[in-house]
Amino acid sequence: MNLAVKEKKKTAEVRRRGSGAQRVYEELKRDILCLDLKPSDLLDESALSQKFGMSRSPVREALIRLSMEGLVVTLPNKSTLVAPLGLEEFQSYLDALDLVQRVTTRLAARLRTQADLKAIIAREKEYKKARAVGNVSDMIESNLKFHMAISNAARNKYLDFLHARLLDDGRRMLHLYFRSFGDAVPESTEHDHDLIVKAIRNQDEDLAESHAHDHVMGVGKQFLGYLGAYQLTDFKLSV
Amino acid sequence: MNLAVKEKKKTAEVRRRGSGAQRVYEELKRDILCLDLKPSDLLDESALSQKFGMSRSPVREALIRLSMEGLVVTLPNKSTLVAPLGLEEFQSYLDALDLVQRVTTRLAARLRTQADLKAIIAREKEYKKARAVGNVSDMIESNLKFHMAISNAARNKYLDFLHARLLDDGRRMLHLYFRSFGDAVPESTEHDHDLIVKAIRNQDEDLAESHAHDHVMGVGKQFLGYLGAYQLTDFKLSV
DNA sequence: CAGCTTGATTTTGTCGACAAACTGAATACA
DNA sequence: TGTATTCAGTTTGTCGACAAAATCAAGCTG
Repeated sequence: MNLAVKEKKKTAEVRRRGSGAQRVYEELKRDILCLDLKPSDLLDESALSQKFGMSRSPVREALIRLSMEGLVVTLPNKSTLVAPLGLEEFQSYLDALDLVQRVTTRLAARLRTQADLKAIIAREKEYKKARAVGNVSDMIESNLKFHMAISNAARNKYLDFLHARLLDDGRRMLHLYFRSFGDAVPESTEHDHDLIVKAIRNQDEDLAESHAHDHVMGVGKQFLGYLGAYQLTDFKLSV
Repeated sequence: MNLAVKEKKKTAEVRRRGSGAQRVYEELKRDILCLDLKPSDLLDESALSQKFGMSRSPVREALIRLSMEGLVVTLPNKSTLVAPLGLEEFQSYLDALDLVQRVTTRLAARLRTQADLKAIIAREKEYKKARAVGNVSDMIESNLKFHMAISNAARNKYLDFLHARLLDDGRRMLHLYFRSFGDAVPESTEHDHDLIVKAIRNQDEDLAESHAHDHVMGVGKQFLGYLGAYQLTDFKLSV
């Protein structure tokens, strides 16, 4: 009895070897992407190692990985901080995202298997459910999964990687964007998703690409409008 | 006298703080990309730290960064090895590279400044010189710089990053490819480059994109032919 | 009073050590 | 003979400590 309890406690305390850096990495990444850690926030290694209850080595490893993803910026011998949001480059971002999503959606329409389709539809339903409940974080999460499910169906490792990078990069902007609506997120996104799914199901490449393009442009346009209003509220665009 | 020598020696020995990991990172990356370190080669942290004359920490940092770039693969608690060359996915790679180069070349034709043009032409000349001398490494280096100069002119940070990633990923294949010719690399590459530069100079977007496409397809086709012959020679395609 | 220097404090980069996880060979057993 | 097990030897993941570099305040000089 006592022994069993002790052992359980031990497995809870003593993390498995190698999980330390991984945990810090995932947790920090999550916090950064959902804006719990704000752009330009300072990340102190000692403070973090204390917070996570481990030495600086795994924390350091996590920060290095995050810096390679562009989510934190490391000033040598000085400090590392959460990467500033480069909203000045939003137009460039949209261009790149449009390009990649158009081609992945087209390829998905061409190559999708039945299993791919099933996965995509499942993500779509998750999104609808999250929106119905009004859970912004879940909406963003399932929205990303929806689009990644599409690029998975495109069967191109390189495009898939690029797509994932772009979606991660845009995640923080998406949080700003969705929050701007409060609890009443427009249903245009769902409508777009429906059209894309239908085109992929029917394997209509041209239509799929076209809907993907419209989707990106629609979201981008709304966000740009939002940005215009946001800038008036004295938001620090760059640091 | 003796003191001066001693001091100089000291500055040579004692690297500047922060340069350690950077040096290992750059050197390993260079060796991996030019195939001095062969795919699936084992990278031992202790051995590397001994070779570079420093502790394991900076070596470890370098390996983490390389793993985030996909140049090494880390098997947790086991070992890390040079990333295997995924030649099975060469077709996917070509598709992605074609996409990115077409759009960056098009944008470059649209947005290039005089300075951009100058930089691009300078890289082109470097390439010609390297080919004339028959220096394969320099050819690859300047070829990459040539294409990066174009995507720099496209003024899109995201596309530029994706492009750089793809070119790095393809660098090792390019080494195989160029080496297959021995000292007599075909001049089709130069011709392609000439056409691209002309189109960019004339700001003819359609032509620029078209030439970029032809260039990628041409190199891809030749490489695929080479691969066919290579596979016959019992090369381990994947590991 | 402005600007530079000095010195104390903080934070990072590097080091050496240790324990956990894996490897592989030698041994025991069916 | 073939399979499982134990026990060494590596190699990695994590730790605590220290020195270099930056930060910042106080003091000095003109």
